[in-house]
Amino acid sequence: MSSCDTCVVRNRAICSGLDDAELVALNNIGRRRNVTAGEPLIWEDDDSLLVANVIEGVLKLTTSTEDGREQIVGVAYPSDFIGRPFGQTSSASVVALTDARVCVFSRNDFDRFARDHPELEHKLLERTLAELDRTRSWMMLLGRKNASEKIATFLLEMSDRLADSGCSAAFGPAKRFSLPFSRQQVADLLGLTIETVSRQFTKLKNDGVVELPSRREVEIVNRGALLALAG
Amino acid sequence: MSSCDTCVVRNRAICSGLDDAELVALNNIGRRRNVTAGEPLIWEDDDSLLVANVIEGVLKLTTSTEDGREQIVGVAYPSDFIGRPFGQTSSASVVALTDARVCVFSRNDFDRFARDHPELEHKLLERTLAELDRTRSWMMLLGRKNASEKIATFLLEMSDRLADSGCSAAFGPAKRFSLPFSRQQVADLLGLTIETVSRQFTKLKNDGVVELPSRREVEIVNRGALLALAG
DNA sequence: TTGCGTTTTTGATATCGGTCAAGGTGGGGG
DNA sequence: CCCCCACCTTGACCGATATCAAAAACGCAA
Repeated sequence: MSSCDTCVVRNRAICSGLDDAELVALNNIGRRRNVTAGEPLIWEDDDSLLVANVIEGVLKLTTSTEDGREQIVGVAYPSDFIGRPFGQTSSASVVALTDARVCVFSRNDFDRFARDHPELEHKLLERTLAELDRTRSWMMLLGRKNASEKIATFLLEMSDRLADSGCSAAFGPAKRFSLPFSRQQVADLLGLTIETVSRQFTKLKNDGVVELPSRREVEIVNRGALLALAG
Repeated sequence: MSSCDTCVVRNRAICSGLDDAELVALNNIGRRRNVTAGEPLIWEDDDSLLVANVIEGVLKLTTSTEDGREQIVGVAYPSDFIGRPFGQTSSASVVALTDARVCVFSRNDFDRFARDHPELEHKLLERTLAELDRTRSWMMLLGRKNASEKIATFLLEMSDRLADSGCSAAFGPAKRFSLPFSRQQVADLLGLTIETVSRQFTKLKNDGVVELPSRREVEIVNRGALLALAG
């Protein structure tokens, strides 16, 4: 096992509570793939390549209307599973936001492995339930929050999910971080236009709530104000 | 086994593909509860009452902001599971839209049962994944569709989910059906106000796309037009 | 460094849907 | 049978956000 694998396993074990031995076994039936920022993950590679495990990087799951409107319906971080096990087709397409490494499985391989490892399937269920919860609270945001509430909620979520090094949650929310999203992608995540996102960022900066050292960098100056705005 | 149980099992077996024997066994460790329309399902009944299986009726899952804005984040139909197995707390509250019968389980009972029946847990995973897919396509609606697209999508989804008798999907979409939602609830589902919902309904009626024989009744006159509007 | 293409910001204006307000409607209980 | 109350519809108006347009900032490569 390379040091890289060790890192992956450790990272996942810490972040997700998944069992080391099973993960190593799972790793062995998958194929590594590198994806560069902006590149889509093609599912129809061979017969049916349906499931993947994120090792490093951030990817977006999106759905689009025919006329080009896009909505980001999920974001996959290291240790997250993406795709749709057990035969059904997934409606979302997957694109890397940063350079990423993933471990991909054919539908058949993954299915068989999961059947043989109920404990893994149980973990997968727990994670899917957690993802469903996150998705539902995002529905609240999309349906009922206004632009400034959306931006504040987004920045708080980012500061919880991202940190300077690896496994953020253990060290509390990040005060300063680098967004994996362009302004347009933030808009697609929040159901806004790029112009509205830009104006809200500018307003938060002018109000002294955040600093924006560069386009992708954010520093939260007044977390209390953000929490109040997020509602 | 009473005729009622038979009905339940048959209904679920047809609709969801769940296995008869396991469902009967599961039924035996749960407690039946009747809920009248408008009544909430209280989770903290005894120690931790966290999971339920809908037998009959329709229920809504909602989240709310402190200032009273509400978003419906899910709708549970017969054979659906609601609640949050395996310890985590669910953020959504559950209220019956129609008179309903559910089968409730304590967290511990359900957890233990699921551990002993990997096949059931597998089914639960499949359903949770399907629910996640539905939820994600609803995010697209909330974030990127306008009022008339939302209403058209909603009516089509209702016609797919509801039919005059039991298990709709097998008989194709319903042309005429009875909404389990008030206008306000439709608004909470679509991220609109009640006034906007009302105006859009009126417009569809005036355009000859639907008939509205009464407040809760809908007849789809021109399904093609609805499909075009839904985008 | 300079130049160019892309992304972001800023400004002006339009519009969709929200808000406020005033009837209308229907169904259940007295 | 009628009344009342909750629910729904309609109208007038307003404001937040989208749209359209242009300038500015950034990043990369020559």
